[in-house]
Amino acid sequence: MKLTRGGEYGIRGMLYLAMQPEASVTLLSEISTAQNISESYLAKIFQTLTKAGLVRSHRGFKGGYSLGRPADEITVKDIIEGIEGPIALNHCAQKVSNCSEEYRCKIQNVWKDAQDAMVGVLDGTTLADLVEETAMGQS
Amino acid sequence: MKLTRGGEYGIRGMLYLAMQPEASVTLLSEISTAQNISESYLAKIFQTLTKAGLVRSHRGFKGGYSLGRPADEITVKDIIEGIEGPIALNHCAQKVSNCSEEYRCKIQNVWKDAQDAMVGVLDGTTLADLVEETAMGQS
DNA sequence: CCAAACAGGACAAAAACTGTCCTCTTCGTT
DNA sequence: AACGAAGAGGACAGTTTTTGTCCTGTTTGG
Repeated sequence: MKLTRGGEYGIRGMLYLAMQPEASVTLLSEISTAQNISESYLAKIFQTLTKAGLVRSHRGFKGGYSLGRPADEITVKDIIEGIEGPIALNHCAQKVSNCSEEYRCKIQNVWKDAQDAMVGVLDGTTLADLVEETAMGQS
Repeated sequence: MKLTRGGEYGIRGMLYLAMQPEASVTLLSEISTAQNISESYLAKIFQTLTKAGLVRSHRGFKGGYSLGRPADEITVKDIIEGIEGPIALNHCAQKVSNCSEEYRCKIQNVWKDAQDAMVGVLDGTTLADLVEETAMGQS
């Protein structure tokens, strides 16, 4: 019932990207240093984020990473699911539930409702929101 | 970001108890058979539930388990936390957060909000609700 | 006193998480 | 064209968590 460290790293890394000047490319080593995250592990996470299209990678000399979409079109839910896969509080709450038809599990609705409530928050918060929040806190 | 199988077993087991005649004592073996759960594993879970006061154990001959409180005073959240410990989406969302003061994490609020939304649902649903739901479904 | 039934600890297999390392590919610079 | 910076990707390993099993002890009604 908790976010993995990988998921947290991904969000922190992407938030760092979102705070950089637009259209800039940032070194992975800079991100890992700034966020105090193991570089080799963060590399793995960013590879996953790249495949999910949330981040754009630039290989070779002067390479690095930039956001794959505008910051206000990337939600916290996007990032978590990009790294950890679809959110499912338990198997009963999955999109394609494997609860047998005959066994109409009474608890199923609770998982669905709880999950929807949580996902609603995560999907309603974008990287842009988080950056803005920071700016407001500083003013 | 998901419920453990142990948590699910605990809820299914307690829901079974809640559907028994009031003040009756039910054999662990009956619960495990009815719910198709390994008896020795379920034993461990019920030991935990007993220590949490959610279930009352009756040792010795003619022993078994009964609910520790009325079914309408036991929430799904109670059971999950009884088995898995306090719900914390991540360390930032814990009661006593270990996020350092200086590092005012912008994401902290998101975890808090998402967790509160989820826990709200789990804490708003009692075993009695689930039993009732079943009865309504059958009518 | 006996046998049923829970309590609790030790142990272990499996899975997931967290991380490292090495090689390959890409690409700007010179 | 060659070099070196930097991401891609696979293999591997340590740790933790989960998911159990098993054995011995303790309680208690009959």
